[in-house]
Amino acid sequence: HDLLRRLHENALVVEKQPCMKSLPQQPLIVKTKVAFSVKVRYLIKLKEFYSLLLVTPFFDKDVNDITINGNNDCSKFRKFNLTANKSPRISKVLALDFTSDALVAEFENLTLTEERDAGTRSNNQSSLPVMEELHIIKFVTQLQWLGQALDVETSTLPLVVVSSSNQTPSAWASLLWCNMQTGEPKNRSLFLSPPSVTWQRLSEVLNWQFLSISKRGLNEDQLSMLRDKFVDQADGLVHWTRFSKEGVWFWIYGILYLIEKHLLDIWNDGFIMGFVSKERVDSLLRNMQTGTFILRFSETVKEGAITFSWVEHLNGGTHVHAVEPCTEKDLEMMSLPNLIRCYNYVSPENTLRNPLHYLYPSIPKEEAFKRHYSNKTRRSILNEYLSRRWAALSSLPTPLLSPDEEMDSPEEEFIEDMDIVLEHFSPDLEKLIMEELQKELDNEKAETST
Amino acid sequence: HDLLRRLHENALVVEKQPCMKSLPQQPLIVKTKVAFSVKVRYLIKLKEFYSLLLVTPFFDKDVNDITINGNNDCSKFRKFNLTANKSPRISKVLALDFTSDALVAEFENLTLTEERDAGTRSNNQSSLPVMEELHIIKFVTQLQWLGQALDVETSTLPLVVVSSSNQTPSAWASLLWCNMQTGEPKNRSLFLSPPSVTWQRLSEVLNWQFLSISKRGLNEDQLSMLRDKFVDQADGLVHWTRFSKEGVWFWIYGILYLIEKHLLDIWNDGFIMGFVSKERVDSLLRNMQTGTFILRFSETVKEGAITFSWVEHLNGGTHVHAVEPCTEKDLEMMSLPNLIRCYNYVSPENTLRNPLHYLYPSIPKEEAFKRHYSNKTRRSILNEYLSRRWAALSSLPTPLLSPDEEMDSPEEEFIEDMDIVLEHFSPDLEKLIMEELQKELDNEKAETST
DNA sequence: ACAGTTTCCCGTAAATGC
DNA sequence: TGCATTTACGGGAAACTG
Repeated sequence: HDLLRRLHENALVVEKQPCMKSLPQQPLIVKTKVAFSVKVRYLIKLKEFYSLLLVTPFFDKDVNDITINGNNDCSKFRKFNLTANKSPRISKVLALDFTSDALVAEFENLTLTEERDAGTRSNNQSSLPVMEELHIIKFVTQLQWLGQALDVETSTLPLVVVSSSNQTPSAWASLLWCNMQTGEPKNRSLFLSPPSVTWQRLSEVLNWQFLSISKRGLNEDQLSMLRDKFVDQADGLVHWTRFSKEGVWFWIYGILYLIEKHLLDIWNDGFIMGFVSKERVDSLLRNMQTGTFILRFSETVKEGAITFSWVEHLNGGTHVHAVEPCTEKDLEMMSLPNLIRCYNYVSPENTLRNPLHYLYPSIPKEEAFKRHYSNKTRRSILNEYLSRRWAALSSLPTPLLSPDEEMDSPEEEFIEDMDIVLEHFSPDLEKLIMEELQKELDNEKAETST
Repeated sequence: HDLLRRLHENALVVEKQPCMKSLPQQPLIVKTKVAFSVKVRYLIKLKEFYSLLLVTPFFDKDVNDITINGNNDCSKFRKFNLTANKSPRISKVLALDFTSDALVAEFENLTLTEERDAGTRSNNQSSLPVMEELHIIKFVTQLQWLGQALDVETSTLPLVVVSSSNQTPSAWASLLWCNMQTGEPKNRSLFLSPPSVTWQRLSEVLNWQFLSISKRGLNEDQLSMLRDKFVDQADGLVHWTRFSKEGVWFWIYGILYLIEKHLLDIWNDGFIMGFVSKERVDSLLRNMQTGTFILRFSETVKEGAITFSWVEHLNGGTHVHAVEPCTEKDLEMMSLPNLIRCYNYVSPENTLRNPLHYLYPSIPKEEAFKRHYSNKTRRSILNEYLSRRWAALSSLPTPLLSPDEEMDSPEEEFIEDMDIVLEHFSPDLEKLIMEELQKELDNEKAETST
């Protein structure tokens, strides 16, 4: 029937669930024992069917109905029971949604609980990690048409069932991968032999990820830096192993999370170059005026962190410094604009100097970040307490004193007086150290390039 | 029977439950839907009864059996079902515990769930807040003796059932109050007309609270400061309203929590004077050498916070400063010893000076706190990042510049350079401000004393 | 509308299973 | 034993309910 086809094609499924780490916007990740809801909507207006159609959800109905490449180990997947309000499966009558003028059934308070073999209590020896198991909820609509009883089936996109929010990044990786497949999207055993994807496809998806949490995607420079992290040199493709197993996705995920939770404004403003190599930052800054700085995501800190590099021209030499990356813990205590504002370099003479002046290429710091400075209400002079604030400080470490020597030195009293400077050194020493540091970095570069 | 009496008197009940905010050590607070366990132990050695005695727990059995002063609205209390491992009530056979050589029954995985009228779904209009409802678990032991069947009953101390951990401090207040009653401790409707207690009794209990979380109780000076907070001037007693409703207990609770979680070592060492008025701190410090400081709990911050005051003699004048209190959030990011170590005063010339030298009366700071300094592993000189640390800073605020003026002043560039100093002022101005401040404080004192 | 009380659920830590 | 996965539950916030 044409009507059937139209019904089928026009069915939409929207899921809603409180999200873990708040990232997935249209979650296809379902957590066991946590309520979620699904709305089925038939877009075509068939008012004559109003309150005559009964919809029933089934979880992983007809497990074996999709078999591709002869692979079907879905039977080894975990089994789940779908319940509504803790009672067994419940059907709903399609109702008319007045705002959209469509037939709608909304299932609320759905929960999944794993069904284990009570006797053996053995988990099915699934060949796949649970985050790579794909599941599907089907909605069967019973239709009486011209005296015939017909079932119309509609199903969700593949979804991943997790039991703890620490599984979310990995589950999300699976769903993205699934989403990048061009063919039939309902192959539940996709990850038994996960196909590779082109960089073109992946870059679109990554861009989409950033756009889904913010108003800004990734530009060409940023994408080209990411390309090197993902693409296999040999065949020019991105492999599932590289994407998920080797952690590159998790690095991106951590950054997405950091942006959404702590950096949204300045990311939207385009003030974070972010995905750019340290080497490129150094060369970009080298010719800029003293105090020019760039914000970039750390590549070494796995869980997502942001750092800033700045250039200084002094004593005839040019130095580019990069500060220890700021993790979520740091940003929780102080926003990045405020951190940049309060960051100071402690001189050997124990005086403070903020080395950050111009956001690359030459935006005055205040201009970029002023509106994000916290207007902490200044305590009145009549307040009984002297106000106190946190500041981020750096000073060059000296390798010449061990911690013990430092503590037990005869100048102990003096050190206490200025003990915020955990290390003390002479200006000449500073230069020496920087030169050594540069030599070491050059050596490392030489080694990695060979 | 003498045996029965002995059995009865020798029964002990020990409860165990994961604690909210980790305070109550021997929790008599039970949270609904969270597992707890109870161990019943008969101290007398009756090996002949081994595995012959069946113990059954009952929650709020015989609600109305204790009625004092004609008051018994326990029937309006919430009703709970006690289950073990989610199944209905389970009995246990008394077993022989080899280590203590006593008869023991341990009930594990017990949970309480509220029993609501399914039809009306109406909460019983209890006359008391739920944190003042006292409940009791009774253990009935079936005993066959000389052909007679006898029941021996043993019960827990009164306990409070909460549904969320934010109810813990209030519940704990009730239990302490209960504990201070001299008479029959099992009056479940105690709080229908809560008796007052003597300061003598309360001070013992407060002392015991500090001893239960640390190795140090409260000394005479500390107790006398607390006395003024609790005791009613009119009758010299402490009233339930003052203790719990007016928040004095919650202030203490927050401090207990702060000590247990963040200050245990230095509290045990006796380095926190803590409960001492700001005025007394000022007068104690006034005659000490510059840099002498005292640690004291904030009286204005409700949730528990610690501050330090120090004395400075300069320009012929004596100043005592107190820093903005450190809350749990501050202590989570840095321990108090480290915070004291990194605390610096920023001069108008933008140089740092740590004003804290001697813990009152004259213990060198290092001597008191050195062993608590965090030995953060120093980053190697070869590390690609410049290390960064947090520091706590203060500088005197100036009331002469509004934030906007400050931002838009022609010296903006200069201010940015030293923008860690949010305010700039002259040394003369500082003196002026301090004098004004002192005047204001004197006025306030004069007002409160009249 | 509101306050007292409970539920919801993330995120960490611990427990469990394989 | 180690790893993969689930459970437990504190704590903050939302939802409930008279």
